[in-house]
Amino acid sequence: MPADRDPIREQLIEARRNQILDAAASVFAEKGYHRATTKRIASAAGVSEGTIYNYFDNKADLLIGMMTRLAELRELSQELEDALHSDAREFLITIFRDRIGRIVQSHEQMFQAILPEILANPGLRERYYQEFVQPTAVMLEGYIQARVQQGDVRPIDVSLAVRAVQGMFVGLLMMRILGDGPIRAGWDRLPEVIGTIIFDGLSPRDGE
Amino acid sequence: MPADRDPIREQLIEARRNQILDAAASVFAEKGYHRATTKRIASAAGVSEGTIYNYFDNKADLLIGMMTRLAELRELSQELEDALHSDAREFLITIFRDRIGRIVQSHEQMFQAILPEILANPGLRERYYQEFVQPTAVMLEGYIQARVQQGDVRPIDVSLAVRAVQGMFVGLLMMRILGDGPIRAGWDRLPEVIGTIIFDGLSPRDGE
Amino acid sequence: MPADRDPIREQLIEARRNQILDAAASVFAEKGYHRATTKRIASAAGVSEGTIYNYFDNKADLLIGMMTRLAELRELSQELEDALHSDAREFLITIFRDRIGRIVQSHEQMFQAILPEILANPGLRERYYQEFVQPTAVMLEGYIQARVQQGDVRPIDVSLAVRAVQGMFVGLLMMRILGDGPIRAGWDRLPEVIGTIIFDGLSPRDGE
Amino acid sequence: MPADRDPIREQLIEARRNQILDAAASVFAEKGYHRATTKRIASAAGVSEGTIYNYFDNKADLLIGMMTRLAELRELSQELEDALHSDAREFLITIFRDRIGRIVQSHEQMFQAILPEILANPGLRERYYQEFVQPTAVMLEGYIQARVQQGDVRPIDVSLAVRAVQGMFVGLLMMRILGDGPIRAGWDRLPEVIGTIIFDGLSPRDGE
DNA sequence: CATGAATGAGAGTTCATTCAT
DNA sequence: GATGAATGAACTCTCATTCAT
Repeated sequence: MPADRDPIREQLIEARRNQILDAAASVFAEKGYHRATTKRIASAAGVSEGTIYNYFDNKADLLIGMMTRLAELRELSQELEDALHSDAREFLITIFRDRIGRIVQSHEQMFQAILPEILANPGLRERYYQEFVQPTAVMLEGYIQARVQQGDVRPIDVSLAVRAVQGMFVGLLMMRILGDGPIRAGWDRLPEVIGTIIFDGLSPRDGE
Repeated sequence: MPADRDPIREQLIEARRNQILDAAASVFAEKGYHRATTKRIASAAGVSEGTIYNYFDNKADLLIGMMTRLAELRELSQELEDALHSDAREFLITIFRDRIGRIVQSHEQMFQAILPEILANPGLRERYYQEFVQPTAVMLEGYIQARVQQGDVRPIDVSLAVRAVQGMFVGLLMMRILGDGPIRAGWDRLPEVIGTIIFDGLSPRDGE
Repeated sequence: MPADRDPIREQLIEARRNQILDAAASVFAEKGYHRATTKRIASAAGVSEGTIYNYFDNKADLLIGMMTRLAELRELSQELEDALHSDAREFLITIFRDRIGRIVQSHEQMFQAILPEILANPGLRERYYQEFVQPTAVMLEGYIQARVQQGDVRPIDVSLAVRAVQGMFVGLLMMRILGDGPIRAGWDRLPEVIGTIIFDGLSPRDGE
Repeated sequence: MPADRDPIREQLIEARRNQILDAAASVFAEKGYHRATTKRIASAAGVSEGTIYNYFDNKADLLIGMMTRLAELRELSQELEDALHSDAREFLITIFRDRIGRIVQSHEQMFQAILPEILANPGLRERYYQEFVQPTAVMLEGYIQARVQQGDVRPIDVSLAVRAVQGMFVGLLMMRILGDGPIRAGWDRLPEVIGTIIFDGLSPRDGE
């Protein structure tokens, strides 16, 4: 009996898991989690229904698997660390352009698959909040607070301001999912616009 | 045989419909649309399962009913018309404080009930976008565009800026639903914070 | 909303439960619990599969329902109380002829349905032992012990003797289920034979 | 190409078969035949699922394999032949102490594995009855009948009496399986008690 | 109009069995 | 011979919907 550490086998297993997760994301995104049948997912993945259950405990575990994959993405980018030392505007724009925006773009299906169910399912909601939203909020709060003390950011209710910014990100994702044309078309120009709004505001400065 | 126009009967029917819709919103919000059973909704409404079907065609029709009720809310406030003639910042703050924010607060259950399903259900998604998001975007675009020409708003990609603002609103709603403490606690102070961010930006103006 | 105490409704519910339990006992007895499908039970009961679940939580609950019905049978007969005051041989013969034997005969299907699963299922096994076997053993031990002290019963290991007698009963039931011809044919004469064996033994007494 | 008669190979095959049967008996006894998965049996046997099918046609064949092994046990003891010529009481006690009782004790798992399924499965039921119960009954009937004619055994309905005795044996096995403490603790003393009951009866003889 | 028992299509899940390696 | 991933038929159970009362 070969150890679980057989690297080739492990890779095959990982590949099969991803193949199934991709299919599930596609079907979930198209029809919603509940209207997506395991039969359909299986056929989209090119495997039998039974095979799904060799890799995942149950249908809900597919969602967990997607969240885990997204969580892994977060760890990958080093850019964020560098950005932390740049000024606030650069930081935010970089976050969006190189991380959130790009991840959303390339994993849109996954977000579209997960997000509605996160909102609808109390257990998932809690988990998502604790795992993604809350830590990000705390991190941003610390960052902005420091900038406020350095005079780089206007004195403001940091906690709420951070939520407004986070909300804007999440809301833009939602509007993408809703199929809004201008957002999809202008996605690459969004970081600039967002940066301008958040840091300079819509009101023209004196002299502008 | 009383005419369909019997006003008392009509009121009774309307009351019964609302009673059922409120129960449905409560159960949908708690468990999500798909996990909510008609049996549970009926018992929450204090009627039998059969009665629901005297007032709604099917379960999905309950969602439609909720969306219709929200659409009616939109028409009610006259404040908006007045706000259109005030300056941009007042307009936005008023919109949020007196309309979106208040409606969200008092109908949170309904939003929590509808929103996930809107994201998950292609048909509903389209409908919601056409009925709510798109018109609001167009209206805001026109409004902001005019302000830009008057020099009250910085020249900017209006279309994207409007999406960013809309997104912020919808994102804040999502974060409420996710149960974020600071947002719930500071909801009343949000209009000010949002106004400051959107119009003045986070960067301190010269002299501040 | 009529109270749960509507006696007519309650009777209908009870009747439907019994109708389903009878069908289940029949199918379980014929094919064994696991090979019996809910589809088959439903059609045997003349109802739809869904209806079964309006009356029982799940398939296993059908077994529980049968055990409960058997437990109720135990309470019904007053004869046992009277028998307690007769002499030991009469007592045993009466128990078998008027209770065990008769119940087995008229509810054989139920026993055949339950028994194998009781042996196979640890949870049910424990429950059946605690609920039926153990109390009977304790009761018999007390009874026989008293007879021993009165000199009506030979000094003997009461605990084991009681088990041997109980075992004989349960074993005869098993042999009925196995389809043994002589037992089925001679069921009515069994009490006498058992009585003779247990009290007089096979060895002829002196002078016989 | 080694002949099928290669004795070493045959021994290996036999050993592997027994290894699998033991594992199967253990899992069947613990969870019941139907709840026992081939995966679990394989892991208990330390082989892969596929290997099971190199030695047995299918899952049911494992039960047949166990019955065959028990049937082989029957042939092994010569003691029985000797016992046939001793007196009836010695015969019975010997049968129990040296055969049934001992076999049950050392192969309890196997009985626990098989018995419930024998009761539940019509095909197995028939087979077990024809192969074990019926022949034993016939043999005992002949034996007891002879003793009756010699005056060693009280005139009685031999057929039913034999069933009662057989039933007692089988019933005691069942009560072991049910987990009864006194039976397990007093198993070694059971032959004496059974002998006393069956031959002398519970009623004290004159003078005792 | 109100009721709620009955329905049955359809879902998720299990697991004995196969077979390419 | 041994392996264990893949299979898919078959099962239990759910629940929106209907309709006789």
